[in-house]
This record gives sequence, C-alpha cells and structure tokens, in this order.
Amino acid sequence: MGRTPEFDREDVLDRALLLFWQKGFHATSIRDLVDVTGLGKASIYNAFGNKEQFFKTVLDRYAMQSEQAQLQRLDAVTPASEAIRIYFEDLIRFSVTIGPRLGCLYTNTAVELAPRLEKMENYLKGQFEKTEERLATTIRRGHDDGSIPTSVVPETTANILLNLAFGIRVQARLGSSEEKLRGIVEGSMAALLFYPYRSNLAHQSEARSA
Amino acid sequence: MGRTPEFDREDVLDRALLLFWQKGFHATSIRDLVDVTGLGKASIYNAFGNKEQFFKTVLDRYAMQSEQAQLQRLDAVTPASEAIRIYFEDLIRFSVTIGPRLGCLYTNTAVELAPRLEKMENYLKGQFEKTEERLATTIRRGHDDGSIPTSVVPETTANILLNLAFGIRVQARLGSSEEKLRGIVEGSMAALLFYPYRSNLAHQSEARSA
DNA sequence: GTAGTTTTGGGCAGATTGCTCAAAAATTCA
DNA sequence: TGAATTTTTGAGCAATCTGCCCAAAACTAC
Repeated sequence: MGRTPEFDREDVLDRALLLFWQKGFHATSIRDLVDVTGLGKASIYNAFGNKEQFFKTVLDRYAMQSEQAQLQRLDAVTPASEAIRIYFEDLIRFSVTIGPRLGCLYTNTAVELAPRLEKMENYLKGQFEKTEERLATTIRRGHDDGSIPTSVVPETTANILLNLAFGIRVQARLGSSEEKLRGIVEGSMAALLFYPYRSNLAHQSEARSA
Repeated sequence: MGRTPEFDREDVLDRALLLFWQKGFHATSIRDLVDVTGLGKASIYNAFGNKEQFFKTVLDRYAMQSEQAQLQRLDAVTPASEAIRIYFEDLIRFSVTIGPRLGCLYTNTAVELAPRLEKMENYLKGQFEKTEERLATTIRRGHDDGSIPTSVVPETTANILLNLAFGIRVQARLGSSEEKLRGIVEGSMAALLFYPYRSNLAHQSEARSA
C-alpha cells in the first residue's frame, strides 16, 4: 500500500539515461535531472538514492537496452562472420543514430571516471571482458561453420576487435559520420578476418589466392 | 618590471597538467589546483585566467610535449613503416608509462566534453585530423621507399590507424598493460600494413606468397 | 630612496552542489 | 471512517564551487 508514484519509473530512467549519456556524470547535476525527469529533488532521492546510486541504476538500464541485446544477437546470427559484422553494425547504429555525439555510455563513463574505476569495476571492466570473450567464442564458431579461416587466432583477434570497438565509440562521441565509421569497421574486419577481400587494398591486387 | 613570480611557470603547468590528465576537467577544482601547484587562488587567476583558460593553456603544453613530438618523429624515421610502428610505441609509452590510467589527455577531454566540443574544436578535432593526415602522408612515403605495399590505400588505412590509436588510448585509460597494448598494435599493423606477416594468423599458414 | 608595477595571501560574494527533513497528499487495508 | 504506509512537496541545510577584490609585500626602473 501507500501512495502511488506519479511517475513512470522506466520513462524517468530513460530520460536520466539520455542526459547522463550526453553530459557525463560530473557535468550532470541533480538540478538537471529534476528538470529533465519532471519530478522533485526529494522524490529522486527517495526513489533512487543518491546521485551515484542513481547513475548505477541508469547504467543497468543502459546495459539492458544496449550491450546485452547486442551480445545476444552475436549468438543468434549465422554464419559467425556475419554475426560479428552485425555486432559492429548495431554498435554504430546505437552510438550514432539515437542522438548526436553520444558514443557509448560505458566507454564515456570509463574514460571520465577512470581514477575511481575501482568502485565501478563490476559494471564496466567486467562488461568489456565479457564482450571480448563473446567475440572470441564467435570466432571459434566461425572456425566450425567455415566462415572464418582457422588461421585467425580467436583470443588475439577478439582483443583487436574490442579495441576496434573502443575506437568506433570514441569517434562516434566526437561526431564522426555513420559512413566513416562503417568504412573503418569494414576495412578492419576485412584485414583481420577475411583474408582475400580487403577493402583497404587497392582493387588492382584482387587477383590473389585465398 | 614588477614583482618576480615565485613559481616556475613550466613546473606549475606540468603539475596542473598531470592533475587534469588524471581527474578530467570537471572533477578538478580550483582548490585542487591550488593544492597541487602550491600557489594561491589569486595567483592562478592572475597568471592563467579562469579555469577554462587555464585548462586550454594546459592543453597547449600537453600538445607541445606529446602529440607534436610524436608527429615530428613520424617524419624523421626511415623507413616509413618503422615510423608508424614507432609512433604507436611512443603512443603506448606516453599513455601508460608516465602514470597509471592516464591515457591521452586529448582523447579523455574530447570524450568528457563532447557536448560542448564546438568551443574546443580548434584544439581537439584539428589535432586528430592532423594526425590522420600525417599518417596518410607517411603511408605514401612507405609506397616510395618500398616499406609499405602500394596496394595499401593511404586515406582509408590512415583512418583505420587513427581509430586504432583511439582504442589504444582508451584501453590505456582503463589500465590495460603495456604488453597487451603492444600486442594489439602489432596484430593490427601486421594485418593492415604488412601483408605476409600477420601475428593474428596461426603460424601454420606462414607459407604464403608475398 | 621613490615611484610604478606585479605577485601574493586572505577573504568575500554569489551561485551551485548534493542532500535532508517535516509536513501534506494520496493510496490501501481494516 | 480511520490507521498505516508511501510519495510528493517545498523549504532549507551545510559544504563547496568559481571568480574576484583589496591591501600588503616584493621587485624593477628611475
């Protein structure tokens, strides 16, 4: 029992998420959150605790909407090479389409709060490691279904692909166009995963055996 | 004429630089700067203006010490492929060795202050574009001196290399080890620039024509 | 020494920060 | 209806923030 909350919790979280995503943790004040969510200061503290706890809740919601969804698609798509390609397509779409200069909330947060990263280790570093492991697993699946040459080492390449993802997220944050990011992903994947087709090679040298 | 300042300007700038580098712009207060530099509030405002102007001055000093120095070495080293390799070696050293979880001040700043990036466009975006152009130029030089296959397209590959650099800087900020970053650079460069030798390929497939 | 100039330290003003508390309003259960 | 529980509301707290000012100290030029 008790009084019914007037706000829609998910809606409030989404609004707060977008604000934190745009401005970062420190630059977002409680006042800003009050303005964007429409509910009073005390209501925020009552419903979500202090600013740091609120931010962590927002991070969880972000995880639900972005990373987890993308990682699930990694396992769902066949062949494995296509899954990786789609993973990066989703990454770009999610980093660019929703709003300008958003990038990835996880990456932005990790860069901004790196000095006090110990407190958020479970949230961020674990997520990144999980992504890397999933990528390695997918590469191994590509060995089985024949879409990725067995000569490609899963661990090393997953490491490099995660680094590629970090670069994409940062450049999305800086306002790079979707096309430019697509070109980077395409060129990198071609060089790393698909031996014969490499878009960063001039087309004159296409005649080369696989 | 007038009273001689008691502080060494370069020393103060270096201390402030390190602090901004560690904590970021918003999390660094004037009080923090007073503590770390040892001089009073008024002296800071007198010598460097307000916080934002001080930060820009610090960015300039950072440019002098890091980016510019690294870019100059790009042109100095022969062959061109070695120049690029050394560029990334310097990048890693500079991002990891000076202090833990520092990364690159430019990248950190760009990520943190992306929403108000218009005001710093000259400082950051220009620097990144300059780096990309320098990389492309170096690749062309590699075409001439024979260290990089002419099949490697300068613009596309420079684009990808810049993205690689962003990833390295972020991972350095997250505390990745020097060895891990070296592995990423080595694997990426091998795949992108040096056709026959690719460390992310298993050694069993080494017998392949160049 | 004197005048002019700059640094320095202290402190102040105004705004903003994150946060709390008590009372009012709304809902459920008895 | 009345008691219990929860949310909302608004006022306000203590601390910190940035930015600036002013008088005193220190230095240079004359």
